[in-house]
Amino acid sequence: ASHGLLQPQPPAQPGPLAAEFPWMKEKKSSKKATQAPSSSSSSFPPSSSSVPIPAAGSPADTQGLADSSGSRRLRTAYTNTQLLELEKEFHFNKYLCRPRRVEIAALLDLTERQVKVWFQNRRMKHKRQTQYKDPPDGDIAYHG
Amino acid sequence: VMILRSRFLDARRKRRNFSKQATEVLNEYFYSHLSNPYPSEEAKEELAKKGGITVSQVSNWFGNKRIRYKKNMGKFQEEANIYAAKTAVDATNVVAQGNRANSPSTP
DNA sequence: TGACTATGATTGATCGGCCC
DNA sequence: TGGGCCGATCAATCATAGTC
Repeated sequence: ASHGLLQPQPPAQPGPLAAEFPWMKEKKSSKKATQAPSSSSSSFPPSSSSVPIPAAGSPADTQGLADSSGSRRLRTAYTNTQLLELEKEFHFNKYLCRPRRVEIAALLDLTERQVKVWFQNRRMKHKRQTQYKDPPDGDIAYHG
Repeated sequence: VMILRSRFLDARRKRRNFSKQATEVLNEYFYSHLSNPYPSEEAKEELAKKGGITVSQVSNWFGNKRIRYKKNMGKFQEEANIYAAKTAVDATNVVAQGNRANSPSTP
């Protein structure tokens, strides 16, 4: 897949429609564990009208692991029990050591990766919440 | 009962739409940088200040806007034209993202 | 008043860069 | 070279606000 630097037709004028810039295309979908594309058809033609129906594959995967065909990640809905345990653990340790991570993953039936990512995201959230003094219960005056 | 969705930490309740001023500022930036609608931290801060919202809200707005825009560009066509005419700063040559300058209209 | 749409926030998961 | 972390982002989803 040669994507290098493609030159998106700049809008230039308020013509029929704005151009398609790189960011408007797919991104985080296939990168790791990607088997050889075997010279598949190149990028979809710029011909509009046809909506790229996201043929939803069968998420038979119980763990939400991305298969080798660049399937889109599917958002796993953690159960309250899992979230509660994770929060509890986070309260004690903001960072997990490997052994503990293995323990928790097994206990909550999650993968180590999921536990790791959860803590990563949780730390970011914690940072956001403590970064700005005002708690989220402030009533900002709105004028207009 | 599968009401497992009972988020004990739902803060997204009681949200308010942004003021017209905020929406205006955000859209102006978005459409005048349509080739690369990724404001820098500094730009986000300025947008937040101008719109009277937080930097996080600016980030949320851009995240939602980008996704929703590319998901259905046609739906935003009209809006795009409106703001395109409103702002002259097109980014026909925005090469790298290292663009430090913000304020779209600097005299 | 209820159905439907618009929109801000949350969050599981990924990407690239950095460090060790 | 491999693994973890950070910061930013994506993308799906939630829940409410607004429109008809």
